[in-house]
Amino acid sequence: MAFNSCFLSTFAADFKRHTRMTSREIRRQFLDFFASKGHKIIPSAPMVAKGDPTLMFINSGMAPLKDFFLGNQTPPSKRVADTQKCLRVSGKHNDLEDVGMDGYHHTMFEMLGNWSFGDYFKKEALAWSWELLTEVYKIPKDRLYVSVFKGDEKENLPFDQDAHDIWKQFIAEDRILAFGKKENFWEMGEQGPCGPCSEIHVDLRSDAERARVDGKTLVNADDPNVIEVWNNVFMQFNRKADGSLEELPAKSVDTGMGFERLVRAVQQSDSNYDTDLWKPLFNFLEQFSQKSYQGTYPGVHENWNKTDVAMRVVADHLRAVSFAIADGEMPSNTGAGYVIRRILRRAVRYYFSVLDIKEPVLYRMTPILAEEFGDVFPELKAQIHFITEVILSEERAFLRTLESGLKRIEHLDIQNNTVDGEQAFELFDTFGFPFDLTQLIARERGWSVDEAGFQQALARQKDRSRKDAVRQVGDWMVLRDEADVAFVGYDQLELENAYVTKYRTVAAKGATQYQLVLNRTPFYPEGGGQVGDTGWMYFGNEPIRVLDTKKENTLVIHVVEKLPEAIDLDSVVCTVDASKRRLTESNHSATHLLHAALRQVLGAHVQQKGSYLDAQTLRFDFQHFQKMSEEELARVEQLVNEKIRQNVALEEARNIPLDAAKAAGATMLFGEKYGETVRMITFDPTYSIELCGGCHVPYTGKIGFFKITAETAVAAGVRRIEAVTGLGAEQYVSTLEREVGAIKNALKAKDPVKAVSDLQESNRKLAKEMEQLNLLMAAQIREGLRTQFQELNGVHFLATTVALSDANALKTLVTELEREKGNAVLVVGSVSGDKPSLTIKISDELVKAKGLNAGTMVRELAQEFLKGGGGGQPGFANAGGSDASGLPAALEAVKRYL
RNA sequence: GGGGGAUUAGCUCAGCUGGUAGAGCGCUUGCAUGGCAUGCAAGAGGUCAUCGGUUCGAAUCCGUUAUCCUCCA
Repeated sequence: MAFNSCFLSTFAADFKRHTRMTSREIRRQFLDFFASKGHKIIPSAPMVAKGDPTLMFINSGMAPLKDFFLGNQTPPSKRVADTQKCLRVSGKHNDLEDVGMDGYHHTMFEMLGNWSFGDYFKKEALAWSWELLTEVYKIPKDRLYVSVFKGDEKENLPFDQDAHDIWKQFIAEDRILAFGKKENFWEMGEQGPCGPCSEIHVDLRSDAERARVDGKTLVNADDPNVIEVWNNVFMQFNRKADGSLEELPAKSVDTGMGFERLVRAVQQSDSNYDTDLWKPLFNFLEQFSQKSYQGTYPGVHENWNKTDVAMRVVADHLRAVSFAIADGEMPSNTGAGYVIRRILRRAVRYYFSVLDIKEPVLYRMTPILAEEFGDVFPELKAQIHFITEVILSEERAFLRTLESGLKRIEHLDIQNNTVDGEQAFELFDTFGFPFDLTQLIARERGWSVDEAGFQQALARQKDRSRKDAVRQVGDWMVLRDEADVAFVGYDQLELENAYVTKYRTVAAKGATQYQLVLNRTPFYPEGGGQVGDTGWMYFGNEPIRVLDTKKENTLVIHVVEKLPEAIDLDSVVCTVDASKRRLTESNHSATHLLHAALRQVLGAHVQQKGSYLDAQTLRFDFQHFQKMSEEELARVEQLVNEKIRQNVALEEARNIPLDAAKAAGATMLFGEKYGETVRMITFDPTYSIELCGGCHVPYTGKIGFFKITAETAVAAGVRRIEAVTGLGAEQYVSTLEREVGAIKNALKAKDPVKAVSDLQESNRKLAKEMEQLNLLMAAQIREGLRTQFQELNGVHFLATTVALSDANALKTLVTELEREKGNAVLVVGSVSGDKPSLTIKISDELVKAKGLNAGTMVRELAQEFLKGGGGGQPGFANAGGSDASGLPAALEAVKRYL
């Protein structure tokens, strides 16, 4: 971090100014430019990765297009361009802790990209990128450098002469730099398509600084002002399992350009954050916090300002969180949702402690974002109320956590003015109180915090979790190299001549799982909320149980109990567990009817937020802001059952263009990635049209009967309905009936509700009377005892047994007698069942004056005479035992203490 | 998926190494003031989440289940 700062401030002044393009225009220009070169512009995929177990969030422009490169799917066009929402917070690209500290890290960012799938190659790609940067965006050519792959001897890969020669036509040869595998050779993973790449770097330093140090030496050298803007990857090889490379028959291009950086370069700004993308957010924060944004950075400016870091953190994280929620990822405590929660909380931490804002504020900023991105990413604007609501409730929850953490710090046991690591870790781990806040508060009070101890404890916890998550995924054993898997389960539940294309074993926590992929399968893989099918496969005479069916990208994976012996048989018979599937279908179709009914009864804001369907039950989560009333639930149930009785036929359109489905008015979901063609499920075109890949009943009558069993809240603005259908509903109702019948029977009442409340009432009365009687009895006993006191060594002494078994009554008895007499020692024995108890009361003044202790007395007596034990305070104690015959002796023995 | 923690009055929470349940707010009633803010007094309200164990005795110790919070993966 040794770069000098003073040049930053002068940079904008001496960069030759052009007309300033807004970020909106810059994005537009990119898409228009590639459209004019024959590219199909596709919408951004949701930021949350679905169906890809290796990836939580989309972290690059090409990630959602992986299947096109792998050949698993056909692209909609050979030339494609888009802007893709990306999130980098976990795994290899973990930028979270850097965000805010510098001018170029973001959690969520846009990546512009253009692709060729076996169409154009290096010549066009490089020429176009040069044209766009220099002619459309008018970035001065003398600020640009390009890099090419210099070759690698170990891999036997040559210098990328082609790229070098192409660049020579546009740029001086001394600005073409060569780098090795690390910078200029790109691979998707251990295996698969890969190839050399060529990057374009831009030098954004001031003229003075540029004159002083040659920009060429700063390329790929971590200078914050000499940065890569565009990477062109040329996929020309396939990396095989043994590590060797083979030339691909069809060569592809994959490019990626960070949008925020590009805007900075075009708008000639000091950093990504000093652009019109962020201004509105900073303006709001300045106004709200009454602090100003100066644009300083630690390590760059000597007097950098914490406020600046905080505002960048808040603005950046707000974007990430809002888009994630818009794409359907709710903050939660596991998985991807937890990542979102952590980002949001990091923002709260910063505004809470640095901007000194102690109330929710992120939720106030969502409309600014919605306005800014309304045209490119409509999902934000369309769900603005929902997103705002979710963020607000998260903020509130975390502020509450902070508050209770602050309280907890007050009760810390501080030794040597140090908060030990274990304490700090407990605050963090158990109570969610951030470590940096613990440090901050400690500093204010002149304590130090044992950071090493904290880190140790954290490392231990990570270790534990990781150990648990160890999974040994075996390589796919490929029997037949076929990419396509045909799912035939919509039409048939049995299949006779399938064969295994590949298989593998997965070991986790001692258990081994076997996974098979077939060329064709009737087994439905878990997806769209519907559980995976189970059933049997027969390899000749050998039956193999199918435990579950899952999906990984486009692969249908069958989880089986063991590997068959004749695994390469080509006449495998598949049989889906039909009764389970049929019940699941009923639940799935009922869910569609329910969805439509909810929209009719509650309004069009009802958006599906998730569902779960198996053979027993259905669960449907949806956007709605208040608890549903009894009447609303009844109407929804009624509507669904009406549709069932109408016995509506299923209309299934398997491969219709997305646009046609839209035109038909199909219900679409945000955060869902739709292909070019979709499957459309209709039950009455005026009632329910949904895009859906799941399995359905042919006629709604098959569902039989629909019954809602619960309506609850699952998150801010999200409600859940649980329901049963058909057989399940029948069982549910008959169970209820049996229960009510049993209650009626027991009460011998026609109206069990009234009978129960009467019963409760009379029970309360009886309890009251009982208490009164007990008191009365105690009063009488007290009366009798009053005269039995003895004088013993100057104290009022009473030792006796009474016929009270209630411990509470005994307590009041001795307390009141003591208060009347004063200067007294009372010992009362009683028997409850066959168990003795002993209660001792000693006046306070005697406790002090004579050092008497009821607790020790009672314990010793109980041990000696009652085969028991006891204890209490010096003035009042009681004991119990198991030998009632010792009671008189115990009472007699008390005297020895006086 | 793995760890840690919580669950006590309508609400927010105390409750020490086991000895039999408490505060503040709220609620009800009465009194004071012309009314309100308020003050005073009395009172109601608890299977200490659940089931089981240890113990003479469990809100307290141990285990089960449920729900919630939190950290890690």
